[in-house]
Amino acid sequence: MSDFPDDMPFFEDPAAPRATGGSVAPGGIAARALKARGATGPNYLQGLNPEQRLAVETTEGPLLVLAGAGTGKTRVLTTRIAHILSLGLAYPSQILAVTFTNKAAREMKERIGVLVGGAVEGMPWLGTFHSIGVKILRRHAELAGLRSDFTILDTDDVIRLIKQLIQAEGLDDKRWPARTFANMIDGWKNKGLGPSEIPEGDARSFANGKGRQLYQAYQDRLKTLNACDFGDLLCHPIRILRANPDILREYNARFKYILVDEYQDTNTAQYMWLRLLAQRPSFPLAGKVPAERADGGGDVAPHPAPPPPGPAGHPPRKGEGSSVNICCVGDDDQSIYGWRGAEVDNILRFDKDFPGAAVVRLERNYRSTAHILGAASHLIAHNEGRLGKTLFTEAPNPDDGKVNVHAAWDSEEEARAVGETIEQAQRKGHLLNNMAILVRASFQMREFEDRFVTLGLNYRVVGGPRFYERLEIRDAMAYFRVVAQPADDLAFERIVNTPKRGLGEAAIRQVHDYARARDIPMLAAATDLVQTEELKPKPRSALKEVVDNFNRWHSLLDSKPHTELAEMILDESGYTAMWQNDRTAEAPGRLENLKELIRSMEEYESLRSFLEHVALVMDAEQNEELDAVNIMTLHSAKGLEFETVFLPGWEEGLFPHQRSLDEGGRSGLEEERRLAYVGLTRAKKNLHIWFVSNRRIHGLWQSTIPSRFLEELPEAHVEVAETGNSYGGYGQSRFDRAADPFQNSYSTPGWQRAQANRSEATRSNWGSRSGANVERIGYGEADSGFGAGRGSVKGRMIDGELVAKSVSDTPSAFKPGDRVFHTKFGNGNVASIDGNKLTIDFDRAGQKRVLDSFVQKV
DNA sequence: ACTCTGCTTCTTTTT
DNA sequence: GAAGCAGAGT
Repeated sequence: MSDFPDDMPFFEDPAAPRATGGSVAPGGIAARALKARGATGPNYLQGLNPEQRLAVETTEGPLLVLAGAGTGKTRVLTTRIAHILSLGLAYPSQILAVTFTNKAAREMKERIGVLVGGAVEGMPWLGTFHSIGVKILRRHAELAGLRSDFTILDTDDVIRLIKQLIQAEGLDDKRWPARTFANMIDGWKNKGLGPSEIPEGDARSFANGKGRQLYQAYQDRLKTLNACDFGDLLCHPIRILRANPDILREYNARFKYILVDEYQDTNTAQYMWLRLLAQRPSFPLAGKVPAERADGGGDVAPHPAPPPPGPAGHPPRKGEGSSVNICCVGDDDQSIYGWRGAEVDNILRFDKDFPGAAVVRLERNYRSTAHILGAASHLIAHNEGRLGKTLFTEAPNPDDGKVNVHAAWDSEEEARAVGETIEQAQRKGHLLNNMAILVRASFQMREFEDRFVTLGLNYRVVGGPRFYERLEIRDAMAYFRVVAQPADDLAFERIVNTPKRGLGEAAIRQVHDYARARDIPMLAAATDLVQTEELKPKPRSALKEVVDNFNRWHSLLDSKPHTELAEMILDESGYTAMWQNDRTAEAPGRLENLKELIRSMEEYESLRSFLEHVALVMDAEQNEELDAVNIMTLHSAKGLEFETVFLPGWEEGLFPHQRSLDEGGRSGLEEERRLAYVGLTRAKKNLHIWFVSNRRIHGLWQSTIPSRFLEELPEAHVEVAETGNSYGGYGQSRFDRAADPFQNSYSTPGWQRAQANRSEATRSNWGSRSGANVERIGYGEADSGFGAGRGSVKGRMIDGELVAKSVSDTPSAFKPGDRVFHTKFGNGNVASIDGNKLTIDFDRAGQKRVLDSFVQKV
């Protein structure tokens, strides 16, 4: 089957839309004419400002769009594609549009669909770098030594594999952690380096100088497993395109227009990948299928070619084809993936890579208030080496509030206060969906979750613990993988003895060794072994059953509907039964998840296509219906916007993160600052920044000092909030006295815990700044007479707050005595009901008040 | 073979 | 504070 779907003309009547074909040189006559024409263009162009419109209509030649936060970047990208299609400049299948995240790809697809209708479906080359990489790699897998049904390993698999290799080398996997090496490999692949190309120093720095050898061994192993990792999805295509000019030419001829989102985040490998694909064919491609590809996939122009670029197109230069229609959109101020190998440099030198590039700046911000914009601009101005943009809004509103900075004693109070603010806003009629808490590191989320659970406040963790990373899902997937790809040893090893079948280390080791010795997959090895006397009778019969099962399931792969087959696999393997017999609190939830897994398979046509989807799109769709507060990391917030944004944890060591400072030095700090900038610019109307004086790191309490970023905010746009329960007026130095214990109520849990932990406060390496600050707590004279234990304090306050906010009057579906399950607290009995809030006696967690939507009857 | 316990380390961010 | 691991115990 061809991976190049049929090219579908976008318009029924190809003559109609072509009249306006062609391109516009920036500032040229055509551009001015277009401007003069104003709103008379096609209606999708209406409502664009002049810069946006220029970016949309400059279709020919290289173009860099520097789009500040909230300036309508996505709109430009999608409208540009619609424009290209409606002018008939290319077929949908001739446009390559790359994004970084699945989310961005999905959104782009949706929005193009709105503009252009069903034609989006004809855009097979809209996707993430990785998904497009797979697509290319599947077509030419054999050139990378793979079969086209190769498996894509996720990070977990990779680490397990590397661990095996390290142990096989006789190295101490404590001293040389697999995780570290996985990161190194990832780093190399981000630079497009194979085992033979890595710097000598890198190679020597790991595993007693065996780094290179180990990398090579890893690649070899991947090949025999018929698998690749995320990095390979970029590197293999690069190597294939380089080594096979004819294939490269095929793609070059195919992609008439290339669009790249978030260009500032491209790493070296992605850059090389783009450079290759963005080449123009140096001579016209004969309209023929290259000899070695008989499947028709190489035929790039099965239909009459679309019209050539109009008269204003750049004339072809001597010795090469016409110039490249590549459009990169990005914002150097939002480059936050340096740690993943992103090279801001790529965007900074765009015009050198693509000579004659036009540059359009989008600086008109449609998102945020003037105060928020002012704060963000002032902060980011502390960075050097920017391309420099000045965001402005055309609709300043004198009623807009300033950016609020709040202090809290500890992270628990922070969570409590944020929760309170959210509830207040909710009472005023604001939707929870319009609010977001953006944290620097995911461990910060917990405290908010805990708090919101006790408050009965709906929340959703975006990009959080992902569905497909859960234990039971990974196990189930491992079964499916072995059935679909019997050579998938990693999956096989994962589940041979899950549920327990009496196949211990010894037995598995034998299968493993036999497989390695013969260079065959483990399942095949097991098939051989069970016919011999090598294994003891018990493991032997257990293994035989496994082998027989897999053979049977495999034989049903094409005949049985895949959802039925999947259910059958889980049942017959005893996996479902394993959880049914499990009496722990998680078991019901896990069974529920397995059902959900089967349900989600229905959308796919086969087990194989489902597996591919999971490998790439490791995120589950969120329930948008439910009104809930959004909790996510700053990184995953990029590209989103919310009415109200909370930014907790602005403390030295956490934000900026100590590790960024240690490893990245100055540029590390600048990246953190850009992250702060991203956070600030997510907010449309209200922005609340928080910092605390005490935070628990690695389980012990540490004193912290406010982030330097706070001092970098402009006074004029910032207001230091004096909320009722907050501590400390700000005197001389705005933030230093934030945590004056003498204005505290001594009964806060944080205070008590600080007391309790005072003696054992051995400060670890959490940065000299916070370390030096330890003694500033200075509560030596306070003795420990503030009786109330943590539980009672918490209980009392919760009651007070909850009484005040029981609003729901819909009759509850629960009644006292009901047996229920809660994903966090486990099983319990309903004690009493208050609107939509339940008091439940949990078997393990004790009495808790929770929202009814968080529990289910069992 | 499996399970329990105490020890360690770790927590940046993602395809 | 949790997850992962080694070693001991069943």
